[in-house]
Amino acid sequence: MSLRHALLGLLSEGPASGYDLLKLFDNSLANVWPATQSQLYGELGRLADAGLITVRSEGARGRKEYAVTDDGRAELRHWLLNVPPTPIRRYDMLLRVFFFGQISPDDAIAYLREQQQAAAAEGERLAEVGKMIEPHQDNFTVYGRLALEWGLRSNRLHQEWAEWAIGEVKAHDPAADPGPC
Amino acid sequence: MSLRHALLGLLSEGPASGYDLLKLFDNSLANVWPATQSQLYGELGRLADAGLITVRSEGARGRKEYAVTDDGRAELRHWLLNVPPTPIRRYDMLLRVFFFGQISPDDAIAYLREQQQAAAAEGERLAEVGKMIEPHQDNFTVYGRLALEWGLRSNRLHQEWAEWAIGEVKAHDPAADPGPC
DNA sequence: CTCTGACATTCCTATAGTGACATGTCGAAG
DNA sequence: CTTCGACATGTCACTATAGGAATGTCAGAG
Repeated sequence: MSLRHALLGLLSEGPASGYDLLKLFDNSLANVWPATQSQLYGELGRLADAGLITVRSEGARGRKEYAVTDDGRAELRHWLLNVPPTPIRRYDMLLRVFFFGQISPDDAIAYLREQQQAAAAEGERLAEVGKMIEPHQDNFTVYGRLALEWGLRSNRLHQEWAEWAIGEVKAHDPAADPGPC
Repeated sequence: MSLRHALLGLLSEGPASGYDLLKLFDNSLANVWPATQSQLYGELGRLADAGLITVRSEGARGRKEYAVTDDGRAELRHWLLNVPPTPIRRYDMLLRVFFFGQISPDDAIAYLREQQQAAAAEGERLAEVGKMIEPHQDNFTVYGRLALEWGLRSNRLHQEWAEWAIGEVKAHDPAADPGPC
């Protein structure tokens, strides 16, 4: 239920409407916790029911501006400090690796190269994001930068691992793809 | 729907019952794609309905031994080579980082240290797994080792990033936790 | 004044995953 | 011969997420 706390976190920086939150989400948190509009509005309703946020005012076009309550702030704090993060468990890219025995070493190597390139592309995207957020100095960007750095490092890891794995596959089947030697 | 293909992959190495597969799963694939027994049996039924696997024999205690069909093998191959892996998007550990502004720098640093320790513990667990699989030489272990290496590297990344992030938080708020200097 | 695009919310269906529960068989130890 | 643990399959209720459809309001451009 991290969406709940993501919303509490966003609202902790100041009141906003569902629409505002959706944009904030896409601009900042989407890289670590994407959410759709339907999820977001649903969760806002539930948060309001639970008393963790309140409708502080209703504006034009049915706009409801939500603000976090003291209970909400406490809940956010509790989640931040006392709820252990859920580890990442599923990664179907690695699942595929287990079944390399079902394809030829050449195909396996091609797969790994693709992964490497995909990681490189993603790395560039993240570097762009880094440039975009450069000027701002609010809390989100200061700490968001930590998350961004994780992404960049994770990306390099991906590329280096693929490189290494290609070597391993070749070592295991020396006939495969001797490359342009 | 990776579970589907995980099962096809396992069955490609040889026929097995749901019970067998459950154990295989926990011993090899659980680290990259965990599944519960209820999911597994449900998926086996659906795979059989779709003609991707067949019940090759029924044994004692209602045991059904499944084997992959040609269609199943083709589907596995297609998934391996032509379906782009789904990127990892959600990581609530990083989501929390965005909200560090809501807690004190000291608390943030304590959080990061915990993450570092958790990663270290997980790293040791993976190293154990590595020792356990050492002797075998079947396809799964040969290629599973590639996945294991990813885990080990990912783990080191986690620790190093946490180290770095602690430094960043200190730099951003020099008053916090000057440490035993 | 009318149209368009941004603003704003709500509802719907489908799929995946979790965890507990229900049901039963068989072999071996006592 | 009984009971216990491993073997074995299945169902159920619940939650999370995805993704899209339906509905409507308001401000500003022309």
